Amino acid sequence: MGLSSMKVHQFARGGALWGDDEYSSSGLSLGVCKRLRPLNPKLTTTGAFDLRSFIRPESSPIQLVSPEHKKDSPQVETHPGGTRWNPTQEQIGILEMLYRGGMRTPNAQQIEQITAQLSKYGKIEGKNVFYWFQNHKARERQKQKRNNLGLTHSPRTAPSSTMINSISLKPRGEVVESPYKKCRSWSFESLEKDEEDNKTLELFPLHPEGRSRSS
Amino acid sequence: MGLSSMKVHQFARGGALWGDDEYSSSGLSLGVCKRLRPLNPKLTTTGAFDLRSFIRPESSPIQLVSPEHKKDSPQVETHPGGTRWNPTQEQIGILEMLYRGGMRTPNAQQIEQITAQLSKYGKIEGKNVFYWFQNHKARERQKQKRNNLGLTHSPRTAPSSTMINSISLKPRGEVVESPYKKCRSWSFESLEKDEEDNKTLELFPLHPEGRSRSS
DNA sequence: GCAAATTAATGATTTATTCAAG
DNA sequence: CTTGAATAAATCATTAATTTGC
Repeated sequence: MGLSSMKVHQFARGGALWGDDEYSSSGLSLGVCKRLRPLNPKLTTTGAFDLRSFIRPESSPIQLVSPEHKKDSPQVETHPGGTRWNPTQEQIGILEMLYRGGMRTPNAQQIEQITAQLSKYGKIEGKNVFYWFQNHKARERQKQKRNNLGLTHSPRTAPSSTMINSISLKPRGEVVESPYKKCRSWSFESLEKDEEDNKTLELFPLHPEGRSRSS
Repeated sequence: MGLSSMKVHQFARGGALWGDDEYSSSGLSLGVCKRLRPLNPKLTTTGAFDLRSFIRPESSPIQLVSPEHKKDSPQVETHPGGTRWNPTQEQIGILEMLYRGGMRTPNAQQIEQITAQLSKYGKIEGKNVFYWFQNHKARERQKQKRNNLGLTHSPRTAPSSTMINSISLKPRGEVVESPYKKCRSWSFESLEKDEEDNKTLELFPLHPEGRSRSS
């Protein structure tokens, strides 16, 4: 309750772009005036902290990362445009297999292993694996939901029944529930010396293992 | 077309109980059975690919990461339990300042810089900064929504008027909208040699700068 | 005054929705 | 139309405030 004098009202329009201020209002806009310094030399900095160095608007249209980094598989598909992952049949097959096997949200290690395997069949990155599971899970879910609505009225909705036809619903109780520490941890991978340098800067969190569920 | 396409890493999500499906609404006894293996040695492996090595259930109750890594600020608050970030007053102050200055979703570089600054005042990581912005934005939004519902009926809501008192709302023509490529890119930071090793494994995606909105 | 019990804030994840490339 | 990519909303969980009983 200390703050909040902010009064942004939202228009909830469908668009999500955020280069602008997502919910309209607040003409504020970072990244709008291309290089207009925040003419606010007020500097209410706290100690030695300079605000302006952060609010810098977009800097410059950062080039796309140079396609050859250190990681470029030897004989991959080459991916012409290099925009988005285009999975091969083998890759999809394996992923589906894993999914059917019960994998839903692989952790970082698993993702890495999977990626390593799948990269034999074509260019792929960890994020692709990650997103694939996210999307596949979500889409199987909505597909199943549609089906359920279509042909059953009973409020039974036994969790996981109509779904994926080939899986014998396993007992798989196992909600784990061990008192894991969450323990995420991000790190920055050495930002290049030049602050304006827009090469891949890595910032990564890692990700937790289980979610304790005691309350 | 060959230009821009910034490459900033974002964050990884994930990993949780990968047991059953969706909505906890039907409260099917979560957290009851502890440690039941998914007894499903089905293995329909494709070729030389071994499914089981991936579907491994949770492996082992991963300890929390060893509190001393390489990164432990010199004279920070020490963070007793070390579970979740506990921001200091200075940190919050700076973050709010940035927020009021218009920053909403800092990119990796910005996050890194902010983190660097804030770590002077206490232990903090990049993800904390990221999450702070996410949460703060969302909560300001809902707060405002509540307010709007509460006290105005007039559909007037002149866009951008009451808001942020210290910022002269700029004309903001030029909604930029440059055709950046999305270009995320994750990388794995050398997984340790032991596959069972559950030390912090980093997996990081990066995150976009602007969302092109041409359609 | 203080600690256990309760509530309020808010950090951290997950899920749903949206955008856009192919 | 399919689906990879990205974001925002909803949710969970933990810590700090605070209340309460002694």
